[in-house]
Amino acid sequence: MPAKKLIKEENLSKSAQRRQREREHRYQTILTAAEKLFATEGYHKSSMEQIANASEVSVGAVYFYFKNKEDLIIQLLDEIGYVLRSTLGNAFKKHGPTMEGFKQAGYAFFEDFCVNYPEKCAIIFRESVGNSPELEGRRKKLFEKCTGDVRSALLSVCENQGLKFKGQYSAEVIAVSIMGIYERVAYQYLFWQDASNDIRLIGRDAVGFITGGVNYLLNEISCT
Amino acid sequence: MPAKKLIKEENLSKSAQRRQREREHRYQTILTAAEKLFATEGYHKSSMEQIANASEVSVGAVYFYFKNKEDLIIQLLDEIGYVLRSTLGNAFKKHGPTMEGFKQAGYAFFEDFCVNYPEKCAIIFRESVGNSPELEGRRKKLFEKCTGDVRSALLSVCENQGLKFKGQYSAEVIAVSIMGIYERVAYQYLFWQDASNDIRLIGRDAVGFITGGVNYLLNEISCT
Amino acid sequence: MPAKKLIKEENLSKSAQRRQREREHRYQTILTAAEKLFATEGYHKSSMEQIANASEVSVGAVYFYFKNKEDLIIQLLDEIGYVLRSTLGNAFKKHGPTMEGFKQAGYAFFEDFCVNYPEKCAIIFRESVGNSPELEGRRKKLFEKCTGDVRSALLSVCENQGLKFKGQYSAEVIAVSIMGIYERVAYQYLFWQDASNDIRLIGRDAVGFITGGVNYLLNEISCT
Amino acid sequence: MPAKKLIKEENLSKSAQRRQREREHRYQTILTAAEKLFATEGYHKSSMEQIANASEVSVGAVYFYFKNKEDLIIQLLDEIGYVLRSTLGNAFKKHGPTMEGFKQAGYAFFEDFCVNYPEKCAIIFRESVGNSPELEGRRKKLFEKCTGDVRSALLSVCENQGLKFKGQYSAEVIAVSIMGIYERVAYQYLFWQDASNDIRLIGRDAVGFITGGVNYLLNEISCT
DNA sequence: TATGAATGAGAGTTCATTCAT
DNA sequence: TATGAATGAACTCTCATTCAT
Repeated sequence: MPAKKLIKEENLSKSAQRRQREREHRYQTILTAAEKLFATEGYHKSSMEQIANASEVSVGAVYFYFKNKEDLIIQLLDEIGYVLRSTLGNAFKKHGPTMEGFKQAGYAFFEDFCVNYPEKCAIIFRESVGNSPELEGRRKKLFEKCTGDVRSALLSVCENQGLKFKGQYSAEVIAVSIMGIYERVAYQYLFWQDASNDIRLIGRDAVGFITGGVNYLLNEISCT
Repeated sequence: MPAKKLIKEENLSKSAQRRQREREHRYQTILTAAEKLFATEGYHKSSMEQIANASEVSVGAVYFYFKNKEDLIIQLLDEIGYVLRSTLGNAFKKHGPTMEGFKQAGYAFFEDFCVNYPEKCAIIFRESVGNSPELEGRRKKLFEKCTGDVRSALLSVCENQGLKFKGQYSAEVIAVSIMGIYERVAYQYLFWQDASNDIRLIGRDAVGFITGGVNYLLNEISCT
Repeated sequence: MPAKKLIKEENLSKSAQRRQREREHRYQTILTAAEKLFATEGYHKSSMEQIANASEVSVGAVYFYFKNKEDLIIQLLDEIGYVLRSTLGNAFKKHGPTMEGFKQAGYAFFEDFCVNYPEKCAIIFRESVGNSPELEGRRKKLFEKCTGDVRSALLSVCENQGLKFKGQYSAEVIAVSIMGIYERVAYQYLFWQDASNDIRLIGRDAVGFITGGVNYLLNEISCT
Repeated sequence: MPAKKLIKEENLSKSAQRRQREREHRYQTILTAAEKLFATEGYHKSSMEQIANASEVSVGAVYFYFKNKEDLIIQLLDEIGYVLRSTLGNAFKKHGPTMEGFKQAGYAFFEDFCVNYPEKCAIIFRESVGNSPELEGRRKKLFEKCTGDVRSALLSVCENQGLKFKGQYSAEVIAVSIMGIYERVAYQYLFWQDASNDIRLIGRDAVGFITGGVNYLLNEISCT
């Protein structure tokens, strides 16, 4: 959201409404241009001037909409987090709290998120790593939300099946591990090899691995 | 290794031998100082002057031993890669190509590498991410070597047990997945939470998860 | 006064009269907000946007009433000059062209102007110093008027008492010196020490010093 | 003094001695160039690039010797303070703690300091006014030292003559007043009128005024 | 070999001013 | 009249790299 807070449309005059729409639009334009640049050129290699040029606005306009360069990537991260969690969450919900739903969420990550938003992948898994403390804090929060989602899903599946995790920390560690698999497999086959075509099979294997691991850690070893 | 190649000690005069030793020593001093700085302050926030100060040499001396700043982190990465692969490889070899060896390698990662070299973890998993193309290429190579190690280990264990992976890409994808688990679990519990004390249990859980996943992907489902 | 010149009220329609009043009011609102901001934050640290916000108008509106930022402080200086000269002039006139009137003007400076308008003091003695040539020119004119006032007062007191200054440049130099005393004593005890409470005694001492100096430079040394 | 502290010459090698001398020299070159630029163009109008060009060094070099732009004017202020206090102090000491010494110090201000260092006057009385809090703090300290000097001189003269000030705060207020006279008379006749030629007479008048005021405030009114 | 002063391109950021609405 | 988004020049500051000594 732009620096200036948005106001409910109904409380505004026609012209103010138009301005507000334009503002939101331009905000998105800049954000999208930045996403592309960060993903292709790298966060540090992209200057604010380049971002301005790519968005076809002046440098000053970028600063009108975003506090500073860091703010740009933070907003990007927030948006990406939203898309990622929605994608996985929706896939999971479609099948209820079942192992199948869990798998489908995994497939959605590879076949939907990675394929449709490779640039968002680049931001979240590469460009936002190891920068400022503020940004790192945001990344941490985002990953913790995702881990939390995975953990909840896991536990609801278990409960649904009347199963329990072995050990104490398990559920969380497993969730973190699963995020790790998603992250690195995406990194490897999206950025390092160009295996976009094989991503379906790769995803199946990775998800199979995850499923196996999960089952192993449940009291009963019933691999569906 | 310094720009000037090293020569076998026996072919050198006494004083030349001493100089050579001093050179190697200074090289290491700088590298260690850089490692610490990069890990604590961040790669981008650490200036060459800071590195020089921390190593108690001049800026010029740093440039005598290393081509440029990028070279520093590349050398660091090489060294870290060596330590990491040795640690895991040795743990694995001790037990022959067995599932037990595989587990021990996993434990070694968490209980040896992560615990003894948190700074190396920071470099390899955080500070070297998403910088220059050259560095990214090195990172790719290093991860591919590790993945290759894991894959080989996996296959040798299989062969030894007369088992086979399901599917086609499996072995490699599984290896990448395992590296992903190592990476993210380390990142989460080393940098984001300070769970150094619980790292043993955490590692056990993660390795358990890995083992389970591996077994699942083998024809026979025998979880040891 | 606003860019658009004011027209005599009687020649205007009712609604035009209202608009004109509003205009004058808004003009003053902005000027007052700017005075406060300049005095507390500093001229250079206060942005036009801040001034607009503080006056509860838009940036554009500020530019409607004032040519530019410099114009703001110039108008302020004019207004301050008017208040300052009135304050001193009135105090002096009350007592006729006598040494007593002269003293009273001095007391008025410390006990009236400084105490009631510390922000005006900040503008005239601090914030308007050493900026643009145009502003410096205005400052010069203002100080020359004040100096002129003091000089006239001095001379009228002399004439009234049948006295004459020693030397040639005297009257003007003395006037400048007196202004210097006013300025620096105000600066010291208003901005650097917070001696608002003691300002009366401080003013008495300063005026005593002035009176003594003046008497010394008159042919007869009669300290009243 | 440069950022890097200076070391006693005797503890350095020949070449290090030379480097140190060069460093001090360049430091002064930059400072002098900045003084001139600030005095003629104004502090805010002088960019670091201009200063670098005027000193015939690179921008980076300026930052090697000075922390930032503010540091430049602060160092300048310190130096100016030293020169000013020496000039006045020496003149006073030559004549012992007498009224004559006091006068001579005044003459020295106008005929020595103002005439020989008009640029230092511009910095101390114009360009350093109303900038950052840090700078303002330095200015305050400098003026307090000067005021303290004047006050001490005043008191020693009194003591010497067996006289006493009337009132309570007097000595300090008088000292501040005297500084105000110096400041504004210099400002008026140096920057606003070009009365360099008449400065001698002007100074005499101003000092006469001061002397008169001082005498008035002493118990006995004996104007020497 | 070693030093550290010097370079200068390049970055992020600010803000007085303009102008379409 | 009034708005406030947009402009873009200008500024301060950083820092990897070089090179005379």
